[in-house]
Amino acid sequence: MPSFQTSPGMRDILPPESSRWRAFTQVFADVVEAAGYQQLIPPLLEDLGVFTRIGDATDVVTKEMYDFVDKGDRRVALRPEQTASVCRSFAQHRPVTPWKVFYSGPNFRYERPQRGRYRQFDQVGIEVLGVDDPMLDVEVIALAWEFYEQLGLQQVSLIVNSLGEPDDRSHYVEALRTHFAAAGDALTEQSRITLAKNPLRVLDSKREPDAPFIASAPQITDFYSDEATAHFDAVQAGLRALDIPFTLEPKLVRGLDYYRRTIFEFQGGTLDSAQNALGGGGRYDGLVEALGGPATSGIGFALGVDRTLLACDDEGVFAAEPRDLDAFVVDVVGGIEAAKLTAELRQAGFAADRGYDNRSMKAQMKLANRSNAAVAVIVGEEEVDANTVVVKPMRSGDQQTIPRSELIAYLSGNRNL
RNA sequence: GUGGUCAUAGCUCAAUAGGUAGAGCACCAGGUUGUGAUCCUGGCGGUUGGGGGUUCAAGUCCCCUUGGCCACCCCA
Repeated sequence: MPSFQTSPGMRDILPPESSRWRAFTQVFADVVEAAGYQQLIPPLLEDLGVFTRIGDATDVVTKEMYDFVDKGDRRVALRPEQTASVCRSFAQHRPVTPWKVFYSGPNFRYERPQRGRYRQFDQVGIEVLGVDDPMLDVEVIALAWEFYEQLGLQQVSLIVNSLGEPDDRSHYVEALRTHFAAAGDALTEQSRITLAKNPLRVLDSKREPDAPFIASAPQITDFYSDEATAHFDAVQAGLRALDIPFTLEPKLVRGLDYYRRTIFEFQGGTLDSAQNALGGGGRYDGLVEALGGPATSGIGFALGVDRTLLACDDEGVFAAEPRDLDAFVVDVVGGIEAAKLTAELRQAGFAADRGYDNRSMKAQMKLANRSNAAVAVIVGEEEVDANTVVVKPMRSGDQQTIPRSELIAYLSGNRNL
C-alpha cells in the first residue's frame, strides 16, 4: 500500500495523457494568438477580496473557495476561476485598451469530485477589456468555436442569451422574485433559499417540483431595453454571418453573478450528464469597476480542459501522441559509447535515448522496440574494434554497418527509415 | 454538504452456499555465446483500500474509515 495518494479531486496527469494536455493548450494558443490575444499568467493565489467581488450569491465564492490566512495574516484564496484575476490585473496595471489576453492553468474549487469535475481543474480562456462593440462578442464566441473545430469536435452546441443591461436585469430579477415568491412552499426548499439570494438562479433548478414554475416564469426577452435589444441583435446577426449555429435559450443564466448582456455556453453532445458544460462565458461590464478600476466593459470565456478532453475521447478525436524517438542506442560494451553517441545525436537534433545498467543486447533491443524509436544504433565489441556502428531500422529490420563518423550524416540522409 | 453505489496483484478481472486468493496483460529471465515486435518455458508480484467486530474459519457477514463513481447541488 502506498503511504500517500492524491487528495480528493486532485490527480496526476501521467504520460501519455500529459503530452495531450500540452498539445491541447498549444492548439488553443495558436488559435487565439492568431487573433491578437497575448498570454497573461496571473498568480494562483490572490487576495480573497478579488474573488468575493464575483458575487456573494454564487457557491463558487461562498462555499467552494480554498481560502485561508497566510503567515502574514492576509486573507487569501486559491483562484476558483481566472476572470476576476484578469480584471484585477487590468485595474492594477491599466494597460491600453483593447486589452486582449488569454490564459491557461489550474483553478481550485472545493466540491464533491466526480468524473469531469475536480477540485483542481484546468481552464483555457480569453478575456477582452475595454470594447463595447457587439462584434467583439461575435469574435470571442467565434474563437471558441474555431478552437473546437481545430480539436475536431463536431457535436458541440452553442446556446446564447442576453441578460440585458444592468437595469433590465434588475427589473427582470424583481419580476422573477415576485413570480417565484407567489409559488410559496410549492417551490423546493433549495429553490426558496436560492430565491432569497439570486432569483435568476432558480431558473437553473433541475428539481422536478420546480419545473412548472420555471416554465411559467417571466421571459427576460420582455425586459430588454432598446439598447440591449440592439446589442443582442447585432451579436446574433454576426454569428449568422459567420455561419456559427446557435440556439437562443432565454433561461440560460450562468453561475457567476457578474454577467451582463451577452452570455453563452458550449455543451458537449456526447456527455449528456450533469457535466455537459464544456465551457462558457459572457459580458461582465461591471467587474473591473468593482475591483477598483475604471468602468470598463469586458467579455470572455473559459473552457474546461478535462471536460473538453472527455468530449474528444467520446468523439474519438484529438488523440495526440507523445514524440517518438529517432534513435535508441544499444551499447553492450559498458555504456560509455552510448553516452557519447546519444550526446552526439541529441546535439545534431535527433531525439535519442539509450539503455542503462549494461543489460543484455536482447533486453536493450526490447527497450528500443518499446521506445518506438525509428532506428536502433548498436555498438558491440566488433563495432568498437572497427570504429563502426550498426544502424538497424526497427520497422524493416534491414540493418547496415557504417563508419561511426558517418552516423549523423547517414541518419540525416535517411530520415524516412 | 446530502443520498446511493463500488473498492481483489502495476492494469482488466475470477474466486461455488463464509473454509486461509487465481487468470490474462504488463514486467523480468531463459529458449543458438551479439538484435526487438510472434511463439514456448519459467519467474517476480496481493497482510483482498485501511481499522475493528462476529465466527473454529471472512475477499466473502456487521460497524467505522479512506477513496472512486452516480444523483442532488454546483459548474468547467
